[in-house]
Amino acid sequence: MAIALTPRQSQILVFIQQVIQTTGFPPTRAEISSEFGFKSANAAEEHLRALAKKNVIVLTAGASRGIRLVSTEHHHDESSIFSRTANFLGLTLPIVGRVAAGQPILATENVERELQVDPALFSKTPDYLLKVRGLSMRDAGILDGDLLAVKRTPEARSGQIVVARIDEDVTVKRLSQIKGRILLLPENPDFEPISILPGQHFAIEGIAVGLIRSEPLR
Amino acid sequence: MAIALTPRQSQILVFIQQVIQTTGFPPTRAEISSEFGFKSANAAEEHLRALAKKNVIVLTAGASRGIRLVSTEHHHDESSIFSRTANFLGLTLPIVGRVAAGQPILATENVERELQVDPALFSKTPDYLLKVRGLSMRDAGILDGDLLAVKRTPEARSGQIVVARIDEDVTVKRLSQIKGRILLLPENPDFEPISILPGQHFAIEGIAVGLIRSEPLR
DNA sequence: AATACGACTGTATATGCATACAGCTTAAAG
DNA sequence: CTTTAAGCTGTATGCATATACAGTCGTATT
Repeated sequence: MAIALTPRQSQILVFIQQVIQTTGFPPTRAEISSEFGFKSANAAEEHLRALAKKNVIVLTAGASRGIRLVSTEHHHDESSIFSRTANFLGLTLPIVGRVAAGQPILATENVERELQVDPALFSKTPDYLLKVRGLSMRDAGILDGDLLAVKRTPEARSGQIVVARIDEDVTVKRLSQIKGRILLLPENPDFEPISILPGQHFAIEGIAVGLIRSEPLR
Repeated sequence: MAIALTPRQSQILVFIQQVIQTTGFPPTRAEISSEFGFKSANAAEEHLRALAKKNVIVLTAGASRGIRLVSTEHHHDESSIFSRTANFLGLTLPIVGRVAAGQPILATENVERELQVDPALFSKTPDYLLKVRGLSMRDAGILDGDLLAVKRTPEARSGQIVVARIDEDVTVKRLSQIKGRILLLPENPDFEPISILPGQHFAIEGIAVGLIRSEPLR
C-alpha cells in the first residue's frame, strides 16, 4: 500500500519524469535543486529519499543520476512527442495517476502526462483519464493500471460506475443509492462494499464513460 | 540515411539499451569498459563518439551518463491496404467488426470505421482494432463490444493473448503451447479450451497490445 | 509544552565521470 | 607501400555528483 505523496513530492516526481522523457536520463540532485530554486542540493536529496521510501522511485547508491522510476507501466519513449505537437483534431486528456490526499483530482501535481484521444471514440466526452489502482472492479472488466475515461459530473444515477471521493480518498466503484442510503459497490467478491456514514465527506467526482488498457495484455 | 554500425558498435548499443532497460539510466564510460573488458575508459568514449556520429545516440556534453538513444523508426509493411497514416495526431486504425468466414481480417468488408489513436498510448504499435464478441475472455478484463488493439504478427509466445484463425473462424484467446501442442484457452470457466487438431488450418493473426472500451460502462 | 516531520539552507568531502592527449595494433583501401 | 579507420592501452585532470552532518522554520500531533 503506497502512501500518498505530498504536493511538493509530486512536483519533484513529475520533474524527474519530464527530465527522463526529454533528455533520456534522470536529473542530478543539483539539477533538481536548480529547477525548484533550492539553494542546497540536500533539499533534493531528502525529497529523493522520501520518494524512495514511498516506493515511487528506486535510488542506486553511489551512481550519478541513479534514479529509476518504479514501473508505473510503459516507458514512454520518443513516441510521446506526438501528443505534444498534436493540437488539431484530437482531444487532449490529462492522465491522472496517484491522487494526493485532499487534492483536487485535476491538480497539476496529479497529472502524469497527457494523451490524445479521438473525440469520436466515446459517447460522452471524457474530461480526464484516471489510472486505476487495485482490482476492486475486476469483474466489471476494470483492471489494475487501466486508464478510466471519466466525465466530470457532481451527480450520478444508481448503478453507474463512478469516481467518488470519501473524505480524502478517491475511489472507483459502482454507485448504489437505495432509500437515500449511499453505497459504493466493488465488482469483486474479495472486496467489501463501502457504506457512506453520516459525517463523512462524500462527493461524486465523475462517471466512467470508457476505458483504455495501454499495457500489453497478459 | 544512417550508416551501418560495426559489429562492435552494435554490441555497445545493445548494452546501453539493456542498462537503460534494467537500471533506468544510461551507463558511464567506466561501466561500458567494465562490461567489455576495456582497460581504458577511453575505448568506451570513442565508441560513444562513433555511435553519436552515426546518429543512433545523442551525447550530452559534461553530463554524467549523458547518453540518449535516438528513436528507432517503425517500419510498416507497405503491402497493407490500410495506410496507417502517422500524421501529427497519430495512427489511424481500422476498426474490424465481424470477420466474414474465410476473409482476411483486414479485408475492406470487415472494416466498420476508423479511429485516431495516439501512438504514445501503446507500447507496441497496433495495426488494427478488433471488436470483441462474446465473453470468453471476461476474466482477462476483455468484455463484449471492447475494441482490442492488435499488432499483426505470425508468431506469439505461450501465455500471450492472441487473435488466431482456426479454419475459417477468427477468435481471441490465450495461447498455450506445451510440448508442441497448441491450445487456445478462454478466460472464463463457462467456455471450453480449444485444442488444435492436426489437419486444421491454424494461424496466429496477431497479439493483443491494448484495449479500448468505448461504450459507457454499465 | 514537547515532539515529529516536511521543507528547506549551508558547509564539506570523497568519489564518480567525462574527456583530453599520446601511443600501439591490425586490417582494409588507396 | 603508405594512409586511414577501427579498436584498443595508459595516464591525467578537473568538474560533476552523491551524500553526510549541523541547523532553521513552520505546521501539525500528542
